[in-house]
Amino acid sequence: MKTQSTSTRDRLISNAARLFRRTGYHGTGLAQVLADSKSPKGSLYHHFPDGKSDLAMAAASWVSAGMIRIIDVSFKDADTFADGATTFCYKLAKLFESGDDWQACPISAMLFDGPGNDKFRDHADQLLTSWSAQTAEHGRRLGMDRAEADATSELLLMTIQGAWTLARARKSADVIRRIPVHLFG
Amino acid sequence: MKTQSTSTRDRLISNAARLFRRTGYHGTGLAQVLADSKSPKGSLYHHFPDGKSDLAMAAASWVSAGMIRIIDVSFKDADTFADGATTFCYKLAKLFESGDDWQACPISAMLFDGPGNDKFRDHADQLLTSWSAQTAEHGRRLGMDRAEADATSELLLMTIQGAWTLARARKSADVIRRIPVHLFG
DNA sequence: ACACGACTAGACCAATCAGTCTAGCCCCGA
DNA sequence: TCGGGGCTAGACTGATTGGTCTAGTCGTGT
Repeated sequence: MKTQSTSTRDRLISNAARLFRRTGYHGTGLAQVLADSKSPKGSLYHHFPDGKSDLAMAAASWVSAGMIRIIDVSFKDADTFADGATTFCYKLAKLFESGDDWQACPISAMLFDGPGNDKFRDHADQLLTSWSAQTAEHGRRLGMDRAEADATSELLLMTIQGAWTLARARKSADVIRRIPVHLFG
Repeated sequence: MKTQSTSTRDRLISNAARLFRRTGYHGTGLAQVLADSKSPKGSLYHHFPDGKSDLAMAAASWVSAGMIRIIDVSFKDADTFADGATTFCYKLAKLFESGDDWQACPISAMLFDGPGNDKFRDHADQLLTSWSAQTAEHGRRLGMDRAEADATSELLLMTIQGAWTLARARKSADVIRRIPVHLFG
């Protein structure tokens, strides 16, 4: 009971994620998501009863899961935290360049919703925190104490976040690759 | 010939900047800008013939000028770069908390336009670069060589950029205040 | 063979979007 | 006092928005 249904659902999520990264939440129309996914409107509202916001939440979660995977892969074979962080940044730079357009950070795009919408904000907060927590876990595994792991992970992730924005403005991922040099000398 | 006209123009710019920060470029309707500015549509298209995009460019420049001013004030009486950077971060944290809503970084909000729109992206790039250049100048004045000043300024500003995003997700400016501790120990 | 739920399909809607246009106000120089 | 340009004022338009609704298809369990 799933080959067709999950396929449509997944197509909606991945296309929505891609479009939200490119033009933001408000800048992306459902018509475009539908067209790219080759799905009718009825399917969208079947899989995501709350419509656009529902879809955006799912897209953010989907992107976040991919990011967690990248973190794990980057740190898995690293001997030091700095090594893992360097691999992580290089993978992100590659990811940044992979699209034919210069995308925004997947999560920050979602933060641009109305101020009253705490549902979005809370979700984004939770996802960003999970990235930091996952990175910190690798830090502890590589010999840091909890406080140092938390602080370093937070610094790394916020720097990446900012570098991604700069990279978008400059149309160049160089600034992302330079992060490890900046932070770990 | 300006008391009225510049007043209307300024009201449009400042209100547009505030709304773009809150809900982004696409998420802000001209109707709301007009209502908050208590100006009719005709005035907007008189002062900004190209409409919304024109207004956004002006709003970004206006915000950027304010940011340059904050940088100068923060570093003016500082004995070391770290001192100036600390003051800068504390001022920004205060600014972040000053609104009744949690705003986005002024410039990054503008990056969310269509991928083909290089006019926006180039302008944002130029403004962000001017912040970095201004900060680097203070660094050199405080004894850094050019390379160190450039690198440190870039790191500081990209960290602030990312911290601002995190702060928005968390509804707390603490992470902005923690930057100097992270970077300068 | 039948029915039922999951899903697809797209017509349709009110609201809102950015942008255009004409009318008129108001001030200032002649 | 008249004329004209800078500016205000808002009605209006066509396109697009997110969302609703009904009809119908398809697969499956009975």
